[in-house]
Amino acid sequence: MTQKSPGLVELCKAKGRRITGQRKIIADVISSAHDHPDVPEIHRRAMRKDEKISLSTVYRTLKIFAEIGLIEQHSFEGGPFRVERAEGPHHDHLIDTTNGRVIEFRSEEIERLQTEIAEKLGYELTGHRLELYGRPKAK
Amino acid sequence: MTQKSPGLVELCKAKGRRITGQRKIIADVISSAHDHPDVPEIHRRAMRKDEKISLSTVYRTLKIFAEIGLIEQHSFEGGPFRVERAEGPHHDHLIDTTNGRVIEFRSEEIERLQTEIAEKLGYELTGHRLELYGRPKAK
DNA sequence: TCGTTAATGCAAATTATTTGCAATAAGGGG
DNA sequence: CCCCTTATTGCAAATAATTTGCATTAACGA
Repeated sequence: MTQKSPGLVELCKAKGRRITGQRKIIADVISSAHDHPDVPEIHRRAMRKDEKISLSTVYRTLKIFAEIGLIEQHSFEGGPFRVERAEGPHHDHLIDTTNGRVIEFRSEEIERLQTEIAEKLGYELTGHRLELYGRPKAK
Repeated sequence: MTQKSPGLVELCKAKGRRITGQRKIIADVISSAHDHPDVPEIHRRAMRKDEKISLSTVYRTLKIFAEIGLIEQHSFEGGPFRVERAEGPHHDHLIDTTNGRVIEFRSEEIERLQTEIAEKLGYELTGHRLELYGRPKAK
């Protein structure tokens, strides 16, 4: 196990969820991931620790993890869902179109403008998605 | 036919594309749409004018339309592709989570900040996606 | 330790989208 | 205006991603 999965136990218990072996494995895969893997990829990594864990379980588990707030699910440009752990401050993503790499950033100012815009349109902002696509600048 | 499809003929010819009956119909469906329909919906509407137009043709045609710059394809929260005509100034979307309605808006300031952020990260911005999700504010 | 019930594995079902292929139709040339 | 070449279409089958039904298994509070 690469590292502890912070919060799994507490979050599950708080929602009356059982802590199973596969949930521990999946949580661990996610907490030790330094990228934004999609579901099949998470499944592959989980299978390295338990070759009989099923894809359905991964899907179901991720849905639950998203519900209890352990992770966030994003999908970039219509592709499959990608997962990242929901810890640390909120941020948005810049996708490097030359290699698919995802870079995180945050901008207080954009956050503020979003709320402002929604308000102006008569809406209460409940969520948002901001993705930038770009290629490395030749320096 | 509700209205002319501006540009279809010129855009197709410019790319050596043939102008077929089904392309005219699909272009017309799109140009007279005041919402952001997904592909099955476009197919349904197209069938009202030609009951034997096929779903594949709609998919293929939309891909071509996107290539020649007649439309844009978006997908909100991982859902199916939705289509809107690529005319008028660039804008972003606010999705009403209570009914799925899409509201367009634009913000020069956010546009500017995006370019700025990308630049700061060493990237040249090639595209972006900004979606706000919210519910109508009780006044 | 036991019993209740959530969770799992597997296969089948869905949904969105793409593709192979034979039949059809645009549209430039004669 | 007719022909011929070749893009385009329709249809069915193929993919891909994700979900679901159901019988079996395993958590965990009593």
